[in-house]
Amino acid sequence: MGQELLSITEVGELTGLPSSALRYYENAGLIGSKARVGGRRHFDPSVLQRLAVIALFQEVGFTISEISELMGQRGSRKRWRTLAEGKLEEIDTHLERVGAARELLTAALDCGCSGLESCDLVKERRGRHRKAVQTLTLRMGHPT
Amino acid sequence: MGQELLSITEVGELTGLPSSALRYYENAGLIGSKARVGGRRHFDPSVLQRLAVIALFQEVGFTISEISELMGQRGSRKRWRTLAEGKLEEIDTHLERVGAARELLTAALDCGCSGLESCDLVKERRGRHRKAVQTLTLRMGHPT
DNA sequence: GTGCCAGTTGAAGTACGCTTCAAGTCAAGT
DNA sequence: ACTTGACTTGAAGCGTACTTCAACTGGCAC
Repeated sequence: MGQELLSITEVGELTGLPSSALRYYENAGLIGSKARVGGRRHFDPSVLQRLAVIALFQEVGFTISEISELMGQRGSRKRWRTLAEGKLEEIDTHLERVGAARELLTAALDCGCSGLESCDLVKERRGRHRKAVQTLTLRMGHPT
Repeated sequence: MGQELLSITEVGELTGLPSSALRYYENAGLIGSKARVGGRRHFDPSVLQRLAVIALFQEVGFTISEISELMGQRGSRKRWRTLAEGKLEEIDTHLERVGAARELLTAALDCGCSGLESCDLVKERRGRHRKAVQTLTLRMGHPT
């Protein structure tokens, strides 16, 4: 065991991320910078897990700097907890809304109408999947 | 009944969207443009539902042009179905991944560690919530 | 020691989704 | 007639997340 370190290209190949993105992440403080050999980056394999988590949080809609706050080394235990709890709430709200979007889409597909606009929004006001849309409209009035 | 039309400011107030965004949406073909009075836009109230749906799809991660495709008037029944079905799959994948992010966060919060990086990624390799991270890493190799 | 190639840097460029700005218009109030 | 105020337009600007580019470097092959 010892220096099973990865070059930036290897990390790129293993994660699907272009090296430019990896350099960008390093600059943003998301992944580790140390361990240069002849000026070149050599990554610890653990960066793969870290990048997987980063990708996940990005998909949830967190910005790079939010992820940096959440995963960064510069943070007290308390700060991290507060942040994470906040994020958890955001995720739950997000999940609800994505669920609503899903319902809307499935309802529209089930009803066989010729498109969302002719189905849920303007034309169809009598029955069917009207409920879903109502819910959505209500929710817009109560922003996060 | 008749002209219960809304000004751009009214639509803005009702939806929480700035009028600049509404103009932008109109330009992008997402909402109706007609019905000008003295050069000014007058919106049918149905635009509120439409905007709610737009907001929803945006949150799911669809771009303006994707939403335009999905909700636009320029589309055959078949095209709309294909698109919607594709989107549905995307939503399901997304829901899975967001769920994974949620699990990761709750696991990390439960374990009481001082941050994600000291918990899931590098340091903690023996038990706990390692499973979640493994799953994530695997998924990275199989992009959408 | 000369190339070559993978990698490095900082700076500029890109796409998306708006926002901001300058300049103008329209209808109503005084 | 003149001001006010809500609205219009096109164009430029902005933040995020990268990508692309030009110029350079460090180690290995020959």
